[in-house]
Amino acid sequence: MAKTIGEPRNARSRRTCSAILNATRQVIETEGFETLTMAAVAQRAGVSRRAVYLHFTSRADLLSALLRHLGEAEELGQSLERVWAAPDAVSAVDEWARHLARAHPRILPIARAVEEVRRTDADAAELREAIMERWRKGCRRLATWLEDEGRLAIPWTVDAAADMMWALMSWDLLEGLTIERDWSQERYAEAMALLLRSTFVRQA
Amino acid sequence: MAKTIGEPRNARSRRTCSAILNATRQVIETEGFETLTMAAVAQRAGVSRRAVYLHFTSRADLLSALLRHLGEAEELGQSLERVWAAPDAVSAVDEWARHLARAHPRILPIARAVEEVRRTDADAAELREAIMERWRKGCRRLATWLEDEGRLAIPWTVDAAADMMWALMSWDLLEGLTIERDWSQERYAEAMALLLRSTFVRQA
DNA sequence: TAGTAACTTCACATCGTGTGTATTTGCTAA
DNA sequence: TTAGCAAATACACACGATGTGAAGTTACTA
Repeated sequence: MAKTIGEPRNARSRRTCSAILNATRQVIETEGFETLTMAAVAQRAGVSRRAVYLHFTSRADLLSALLRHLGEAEELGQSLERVWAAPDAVSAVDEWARHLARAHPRILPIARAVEEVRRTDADAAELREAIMERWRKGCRRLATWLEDEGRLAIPWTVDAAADMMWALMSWDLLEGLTIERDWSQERYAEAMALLLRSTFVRQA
Repeated sequence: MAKTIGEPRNARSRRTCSAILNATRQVIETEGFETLTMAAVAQRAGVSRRAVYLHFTSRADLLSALLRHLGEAEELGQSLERVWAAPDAVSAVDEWARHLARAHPRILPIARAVEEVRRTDADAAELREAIMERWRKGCRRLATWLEDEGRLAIPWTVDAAADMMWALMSWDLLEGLTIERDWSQERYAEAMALLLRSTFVRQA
């Protein structure tokens, strides 16, 4: 129940709106979300601070909008499709790891910012929950696929495996390896694929 | 380089100090760290807001002190000792999972709070880094042990396995399973043990 | 019981969020 | 081309949180 701000019908309005979104992303990616203030966003967007509030009701709203924006615009969906297009469950698991390595690093900083505001903002929490639900469904689908092909490792149940796979999508895990430990995307993808196979796939 | 506040030599001072630490913990655990204000802490501790600043230079300093306090006082070290007392590397891995399930849930909320302030506070960041370094060492010791007994799964190297084990200590992972997915400590311990064995232990 | 460290009270500076209001800019439709 | 109106600006303000300063009060301890 985001306090929606009516669709902008003006060309100027639309420009400003996306300028703000871009500015937000830039600020987060260059300076980190700890210094993300409405003033900083406004300045970067070349707009008054007050104008930001004409498009987004709050800081949390802005962040939510940005995350949603990325989820729609970016080629996130396409990255995921490769998973479901895999010939069998086991290669789908591999593709899943590659998908994570491909798609998640781009949204990591913004997702972190949303994680922070969700504790105090109901709308952000709702959005986050919706995303997590989708992810959980994806994991469940993967686990079910394995089960159907008789390749789900003992003693995992579909539910348990789905939960664990979902938890393994953790931002901490991704950040820890790719940023703190400086792993490349490829290395991360391979290690995750290996981990997932070893854990959830039963030898044929 | 924490701006240390001289050791309290007064009985009253010592009482106040630990009252503040307790209050902080209580506030975090009952209301969550998003509403953790200095005023709330002071009130809970039955002390003036100003007094808090006589013991801790800042909010971040207070949180760091609390985390350190828990690390020392709590039976965290003892929990870990069981790992190194294991008869062989493989059971050490099992013990490691149990250790995580035992020790980490208690410090989760405080650790979260520190994670948040470390982005803006150098001292908190330093403390956090020191802790992570210890953990990484622990993981490396575990991986080396496996290697020495010829039980490190291919194609893992000691370094890669250590990094991955360390990343798997992720707060997100713990929180996701035990809180969001409502897993019990036991279930978490078993699943982690299974995951670690499947991934890193080579069949004898 | 005197001296002093520790605590309280109250005031204040600073910064970030979010709102209110009057005014100006610039898109768009007649 | 211009009248009308949406969108943006400028400026002021309330609020809440952090952190500091300074004078007065309480309660350990020697």
